[in-house]
Amino acid sequence: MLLRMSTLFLRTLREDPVDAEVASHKLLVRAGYIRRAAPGIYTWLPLGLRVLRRVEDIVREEMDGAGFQEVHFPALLPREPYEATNRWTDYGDGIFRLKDRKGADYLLAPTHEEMFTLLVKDLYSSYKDLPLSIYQIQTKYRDEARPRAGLIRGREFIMKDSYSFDVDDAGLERSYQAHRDAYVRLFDRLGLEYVIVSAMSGAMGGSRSEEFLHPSEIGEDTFVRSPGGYAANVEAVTTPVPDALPFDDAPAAHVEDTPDTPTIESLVACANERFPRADRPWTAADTLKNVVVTLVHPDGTREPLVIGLPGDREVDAKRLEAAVSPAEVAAFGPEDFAKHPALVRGYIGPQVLGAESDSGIRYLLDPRVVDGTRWITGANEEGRHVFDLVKGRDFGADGVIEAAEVREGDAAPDGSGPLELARGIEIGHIFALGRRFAQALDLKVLDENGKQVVVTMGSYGVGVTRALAAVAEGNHDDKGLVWPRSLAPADVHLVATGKDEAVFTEAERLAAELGAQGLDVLYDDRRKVSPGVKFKDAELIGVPTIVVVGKGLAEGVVEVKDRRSGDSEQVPLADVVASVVSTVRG
RNA sequence: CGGGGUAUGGCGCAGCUUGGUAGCGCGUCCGCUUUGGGAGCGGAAGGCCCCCGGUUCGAAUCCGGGUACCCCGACCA
Repeated sequence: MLLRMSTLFLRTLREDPVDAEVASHKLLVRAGYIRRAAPGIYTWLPLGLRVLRRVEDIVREEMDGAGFQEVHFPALLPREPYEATNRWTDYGDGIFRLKDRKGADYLLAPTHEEMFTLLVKDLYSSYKDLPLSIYQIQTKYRDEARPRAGLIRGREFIMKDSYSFDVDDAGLERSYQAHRDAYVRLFDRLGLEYVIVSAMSGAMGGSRSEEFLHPSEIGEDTFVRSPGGYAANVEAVTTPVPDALPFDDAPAAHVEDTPDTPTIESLVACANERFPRADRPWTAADTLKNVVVTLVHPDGTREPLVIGLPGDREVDAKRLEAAVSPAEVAAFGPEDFAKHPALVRGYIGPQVLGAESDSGIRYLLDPRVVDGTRWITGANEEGRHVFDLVKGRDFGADGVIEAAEVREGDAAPDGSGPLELARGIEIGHIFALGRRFAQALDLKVLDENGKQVVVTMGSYGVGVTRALAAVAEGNHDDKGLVWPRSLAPADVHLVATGKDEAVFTEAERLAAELGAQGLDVLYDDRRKVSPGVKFKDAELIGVPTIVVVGKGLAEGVVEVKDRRSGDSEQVPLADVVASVVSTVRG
């Protein structure tokens, strides 16, 4: 395959596009791979399309190699299947909806669980047909509130989604593992560094879920990892529970006046001033903070919930949401306080809380608040706090909740060391869905006893366009992109410089010979473009091997440059083809 | 949905404060020169200055109201 720069549909830009923030976005636009068509929606130019095809091919090869079969659904779908699983409403503003001329509702699919499930239901009805894994590579649409970072979060994007169908849990586990293994191979081939983290199954209501994250500062997902190999999405991190403490000799709880101390900070200052400890100052960690929120249950009912946690920690909204799912969290406003007089704003204490208490308000504790721990906390009266309130002696709770923020240095739950916080781009997600969709859409097969059983499913996604952007994000320098060989738009970028006709004659010959060896050649055959421009363009475009035919020709050599390292060598004309072929083939 | 910002040739920007022939750099086209690091000189094309309304003899500029886009946050199986 020979691409001539003189005719290639390409315009490189000297300056960064003003709307781009992250490197992959800036460079993919500058180097002429993509153009913005609308917010979060991109047009693919020839170079970009070549890279995209290579990513898709690798994904396809790994899926096919694992025995999964490719199908293709429409992107434009009717409302009914999504109605059956409640997702027509659950998705809210997150999907693009449209009507046909008769007024019937359609949507641009954000994902295809329903369609896959219905297709299998349509065709299969026996346990003998299973297990089955099928996949597609399809354009998906989500009306993101805020698209950002170019291809990384768009409103139109390409995703590979697979679905597995099994009769029992053991089968699902095997299918899940098969996908996990395929993803490992696939991301290795893409040259993408990744971390596999456990993830919360969340609203999808499954049993097991892991995310493949590409570590990157511009990633939108926060995850943790420990030196001993623990890794988890921040929502899925569990807190190691400390041992209970003895409290036989603990002083009795006592209520003290702490005027004007509605915040932890003011409380700690007041405690140190009026009730100083002999051994050390009070800190926020000595206080028990009680945060009240409103839970909105799926049926619409609202319930107050109080969460007790050490005063030096904040509630992490994402962890809280994940912990209370499928309920949603809303603010507890002044009007809510008015409805619940037991809750004194700024002075909430556990003594009046709990499902069994007079207030009936549910109270959940951070796992660190174990029996025997002593706290300064609200006395449920304006301007007063209680000291030496002992968990297990003076108060209890309705349960524990993982809602506190995770901090750098916190212990990993499996004892594998202190946690490090990092950011990542979610490039893959594997998910043991269970029977939710099969149940809702009535996908059953006859088992070997002739009984109807609900099929159990898994869903598995790879963000194809996002993975491409992640590769660009992780493979560039200040001059431009630096593609791994597996994805580059060409194997070699051949540059002819100079005005001597012999240069072009020789370059033409080289281009033809390299092509004959099966290499994809991007050939800069532009006549009136200065060498500087050609070099800059080559570096920007990022083909890993650059061959320059120019002034060395008089001595019978051409220059072979490695884009990534910048190293170059002069290679005798006669050896160039063999040398480049061996470099490219590795 | 909150906060901040921006809308002017293909791209990046100035002009707006203080109304009076719409500019600069890059890119594009023509000619000559140049050919190993985004070339030089000369010429040229290309603008509902986001939209609607108002003030004014006259609005890119002032006033009112919209809309769109970008960034931060919230949201995001």
